Amino acid sequence: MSNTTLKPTEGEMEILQVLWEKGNCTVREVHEALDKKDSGYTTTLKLMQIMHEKGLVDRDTSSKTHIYKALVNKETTQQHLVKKMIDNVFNGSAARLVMQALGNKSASKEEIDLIKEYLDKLENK
Amino acid sequence: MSNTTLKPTEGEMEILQVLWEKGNCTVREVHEALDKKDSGYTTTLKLMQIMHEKGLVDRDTSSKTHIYKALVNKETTQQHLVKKMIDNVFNGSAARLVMQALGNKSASKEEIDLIKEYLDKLENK
DNA sequence: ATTTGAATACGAAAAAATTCGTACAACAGA
DNA sequence: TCTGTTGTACGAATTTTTTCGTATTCAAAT
Repeated sequence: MSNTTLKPTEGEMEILQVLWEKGNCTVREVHEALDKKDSGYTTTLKLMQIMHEKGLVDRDTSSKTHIYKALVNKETTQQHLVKKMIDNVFNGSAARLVMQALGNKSASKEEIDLIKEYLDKLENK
Repeated sequence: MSNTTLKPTEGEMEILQVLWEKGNCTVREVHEALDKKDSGYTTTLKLMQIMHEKGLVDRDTSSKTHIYKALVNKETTQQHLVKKMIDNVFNGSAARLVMQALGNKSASKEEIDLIKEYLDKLENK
């Protein structure tokens, strides 16, 4: 996979998230899901067309309203972005990123337990 | 703190990391630390000047060679970027970010233990 | 059949981020 | 002093990303 493909822009990421979440979508569905009052429909359209050129998404143009779907793998893309952030923001330390992420109120008790479980599994490998 | 201040660009982040790491630096020191063969000295200089305008860094101009230091807080900035990534890439789930970060070979056994410890502390609060 | 609404295509403007060329100032060493 | 080196200032070019205006097409409803 090409390098640019793995580094979607911020706008592209927002769209990818919708596509990963919902599966197949029309441009309008994506645009609505983003509910950006600040930018227009054609902006989303254009972005998705560019994403198609880049190979980030596939589309079915057999009917008038085109149906888009993500072509890039969610986990791979996330992995790549996380790795980049670890390097770029946390000086290479995954642990520091993790702690920063958890020091956040956004992590609930359930989430924390989930992570502990995951760590155990990871360690017993 | 202004919003733009909390969202340094990628290039700015690289510089901030050096400043956080080393404390006070000249432009040349930063430039060298980045060891980007691809971009010139004046590029780094310009970036740092812009960062100064934005209030990301402070500088001592009393001698010919200016000394820069980070003005924004490391933890706060990291926090902000992580939060953004959780939203933008992981649909709001900190846990998923964490797992993605750890599913990486970049996390060593030591790091994992460190995190477990941290989680325990977090939970017992 | 005509109109209307919703969709795509596409060029181009605007905005944001990066890069560099060049001018000029300060200082150190011959 | 003159000369070379190292630094800053700063405008401008480039590149990347985002945004939008407008033309055109298609299909459904009147």
